[in-house]
Amino acid sequence: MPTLDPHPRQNHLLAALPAADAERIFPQLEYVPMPLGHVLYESGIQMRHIYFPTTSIVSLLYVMEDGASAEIAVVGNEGIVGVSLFMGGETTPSRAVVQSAGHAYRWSGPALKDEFYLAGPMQRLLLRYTQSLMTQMAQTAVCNRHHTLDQQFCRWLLLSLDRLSSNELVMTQELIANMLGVRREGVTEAAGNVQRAGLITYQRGHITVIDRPGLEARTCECYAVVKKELDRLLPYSNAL
Amino acid sequence: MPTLDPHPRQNHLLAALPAADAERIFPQLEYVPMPLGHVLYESGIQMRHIYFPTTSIVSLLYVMEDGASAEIAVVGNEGIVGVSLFMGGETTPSRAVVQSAGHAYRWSGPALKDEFYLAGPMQRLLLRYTQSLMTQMAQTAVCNRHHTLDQQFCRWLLLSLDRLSSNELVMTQELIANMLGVRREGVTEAAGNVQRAGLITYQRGHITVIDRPGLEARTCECYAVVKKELDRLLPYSNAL
DNA sequence: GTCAATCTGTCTGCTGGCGCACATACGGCC
DNA sequence: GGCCGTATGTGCGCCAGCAGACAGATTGAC
Repeated sequence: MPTLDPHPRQNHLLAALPAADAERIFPQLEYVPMPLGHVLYESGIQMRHIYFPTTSIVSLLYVMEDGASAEIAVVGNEGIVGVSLFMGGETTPSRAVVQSAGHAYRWSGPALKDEFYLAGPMQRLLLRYTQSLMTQMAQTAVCNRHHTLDQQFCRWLLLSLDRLSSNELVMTQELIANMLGVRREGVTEAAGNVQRAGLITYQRGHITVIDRPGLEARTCECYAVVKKELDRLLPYSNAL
Repeated sequence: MPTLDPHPRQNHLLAALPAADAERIFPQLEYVPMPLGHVLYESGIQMRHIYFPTTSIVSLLYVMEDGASAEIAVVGNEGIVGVSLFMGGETTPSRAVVQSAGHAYRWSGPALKDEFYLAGPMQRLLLRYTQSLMTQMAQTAVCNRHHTLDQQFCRWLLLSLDRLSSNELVMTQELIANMLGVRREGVTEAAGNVQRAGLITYQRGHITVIDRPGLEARTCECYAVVKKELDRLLPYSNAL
């Protein structure tokens, strides 16, 4: 973690707020732990809060009738969980699960909506982030259609890595398989390939990235598209 | 077509506007033809207008570096093309192509934004539609991951059908393959299967649906999820 | 009516990922 | 230090969809 003291500005959207807005909004936020596996909201169930992750990562998953699942998007300190609160739907047909433990700031739905209708900088940030989230979803669809498991594994790794401030990730192959919507054995093979190529080391749920550029070269264009679009929509300069 | 005279209310979002708002907005709209194959906007290029299809269908496609493509979502008279104009990004990394010829109303970007910031019924409709579009994208990702070409073909057919007021679709297998991001031969086989099952007849670019419930039974859950979510977010009662 | 372009059907490998069944290896706990 | 649960590696047959080549069929233009 870059800072030990928790602060809302560890989330990039909150960090981008002008001082006047921050002064109004920050006191309304509640700092909460995000334990691994915690379900923030369930398909079709109304959510009460919107979450601004700081050190945690959250996966948006769709779980099918037969129990199989697929990740739709991943959210970390660059974004928010719960866009449907201000988009007007209140619920979505997906599930949000903490994929990497940490913390987040949460904001109650009604307070968020009041702020949203002020049509100030916060609204602008929320909508822009939502657009970047759409790009991520779209690219996930494309990637699922056209790219190999090896490429998708690298893309997933990079997306997760970008949302942490470390080059290590705690995650079993079983869980990665759930996210990607593939078999655990498939992940074993992909991870083995990438490890043999010297890009990562994998040890019982601990992935350490050795050669990040190597990973970027090995993945498909989807990673770059998503990252570039996020940077374009929400340039992050004023980090804490 | 249910009505011969073109009218903005043939688009479901415009139809849902209260009279006062309609009076203000409708005069700003321009009725335009949407010829087959017309590109409304290209990846990364700023769009000038937002489109409200009435009798046309538009596909949102992502085109990869190697030229392969995949459909991300499909938009007809239930929605709009160009959400990034009010979401703030101005562009998206995808392409919008007319998949079924017809007409649409278009609205200039600046005028749209003025209306958006009034935070009235139009804003509410636009945001809710955007959320339903996100659901469609997410479900496309899931479907691409888990379901067979047969199922996806049926899903695609039903989604397109819902956006027309006819049980016939003009579309070659080659084009469908582009949309789904699969080989043309794959579509031939899927279409053959569905035809042999007596659900459609296919003749040189003309698909006629015979047994709609049969199609619904043959497709995956993805179709129902998308449709249900659209109905929930934007119940369409006051049709023209 | 003829011809050419376009659209559709089919065949032959081939490969990536699935499903299932095991064989390990690590690592914390008593 | 041994044990057990959890995590990982690997083998096999199988199948959906790919790649490419080609044969028929329909349509529209002349």
